[in-house]
Parts: sequence; C-alpha cells; structure tokens
Amino acid sequence: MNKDFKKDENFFLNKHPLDEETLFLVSQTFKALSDPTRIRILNLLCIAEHSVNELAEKLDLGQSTVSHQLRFLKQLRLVKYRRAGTTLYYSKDDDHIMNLLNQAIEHATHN
Amino acid sequence: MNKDFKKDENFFLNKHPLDEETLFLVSQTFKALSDPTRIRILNLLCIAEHSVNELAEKLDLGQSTVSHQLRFLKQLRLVKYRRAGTTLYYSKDDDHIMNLLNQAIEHATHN
DNA sequence: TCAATATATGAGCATATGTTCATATATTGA
DNA sequence: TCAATATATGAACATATGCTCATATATTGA
Repeated sequence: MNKDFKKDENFFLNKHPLDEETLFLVSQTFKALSDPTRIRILNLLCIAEHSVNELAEKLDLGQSTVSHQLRFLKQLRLVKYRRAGTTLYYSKDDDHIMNLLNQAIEHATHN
Repeated sequence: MNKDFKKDENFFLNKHPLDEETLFLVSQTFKALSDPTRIRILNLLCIAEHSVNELAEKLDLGQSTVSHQLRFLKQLRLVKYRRAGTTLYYSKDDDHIMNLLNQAIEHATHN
C-alpha cells in the first residue's frame, strides 16, 4: 500500500451516500470546530487542562461564555472535566478530532 | 520518529496562541464542512466531477441552493469548475481538506 | 439574432448561533 | 450553617445562516 493510497484510505472506506445519522454527527463535529472561540479553547486544552476561569482569563472571555462553549464541546465528548473542590479542570477527550483541528491549523498557516 | 509522535506532529508545530488570520481561516474552513448540504455535495465531488444540475438531482436540492453552496465552497477554494458549453462541471480543489472530511466521516461511523 | 438551457444572484424569510446579563447551583472552609 | 468561590444555566438580544423565489446572466444551436 503506497502513501497516496493510504492518504485516501477513508474515501474508499466511507459509504456513499452518507446516512442521516453520520451526516448529522459529522456536521455537528465540524460545527464545534467552526467557531473562533471554541477553536481557541480547544487549542489551549490541547496543551494542558484548564479551569473555566483560567480559560476565561487567558482568552479574555466572560466566564459564562466559556462555560456555555464548554457545555457544547462536552456534549460532543470533545472535552471532559475533573473536579477539584469548586474548580472544574477541563481537558481534551477526543484525540482524533483534536488531530483534525491541528491538521487544519497547520494547513491554514501554510496556504 | 514513532507513530504516536507523528500523529501529534501538527500540535507541536502549530503556534500558541493562534493569530487572528489563522483563526479566521480555520473557522471558515470548518464552517464549510459543518453543514449537511455542503457535506453531501463535497462527498459527491469526492467521487467525481458533477454539474450543478447533476448535484441538485442526485441530492434532491434546488438548483439555487446548490449554486449558492458551491459559491461558498468555491470562495474557500475547496471546489473548482470547468465549463463545457452552458454546463459547469464542479470538482474538488483541496485534497487536504477533503481528506479531513473523510477522516471525520470515518470517525463518525465508528463511534 | 433569438430561443433554449444552465447557472448565478439578490432579496426576503425563518431558524440557528454566540454573547451577555442576571441568577441558580455546588463545594469548601470557617 | 454560612459566606466565599467557582461554575452552570436560562432568557434575551443581535447577528449569521440556509433556503426559496424571482430574475439576471451566459452560452449555444438554429
């Protein structure tokens, strides 16, 4: 299996046309990655876990804004959290999607 | 370089924090992939070039709807077209992003 | 040149989205 | 138990989005 084939491996494996459920999940996943605020949050969580306030401060966003977006990301299982007292530390929970994000960032910076 | 490092290669290469321009381009690119209609269009263009009417018929969409979405995808250089008479044949124009889409589809079908 | 065909475009509309504000909830230490 | 701290939540708002309709534009063959 040469490199070019490997690169398009998923194309050959994927179904055509896409069923409703897959379509919805894929669109939701990309929707999560389509907002600058969420991208910035995920980009930080890519480095290390952060509390809600840490994210809000580092990104200069309201606490409520961050919390709302984290709920969105959590519901898609892109992030998770652990509790330490009253503080919730959020971290990434889907390496594959994080990898997609990083690929897109890399692609964007070189085009 | 082992496989695990290779997988997160982009993470280490990408800048933190992201600059405004990169952020915008990445979000726009994912926005393109975040709508079911556009995903279905790209999924067909992944197989072969199609005219606007062919896409509209295959996907049971209005001609105007398809045309509007193709303009969106064209402006991001995700698709291109060639003219043959009055017919415009659209095809994919960014293999990297197409690959991201196929990865996400593959990911969605196995989770 | 003109009708036929294919596509593009702009306005209008309903719905979705992201932020903010105010407030609710939860945990901890005193 | 209570105040302090951290986070979650819901409503309201402005803006963005996607589709439809009507119409404009472009190309071709007669």
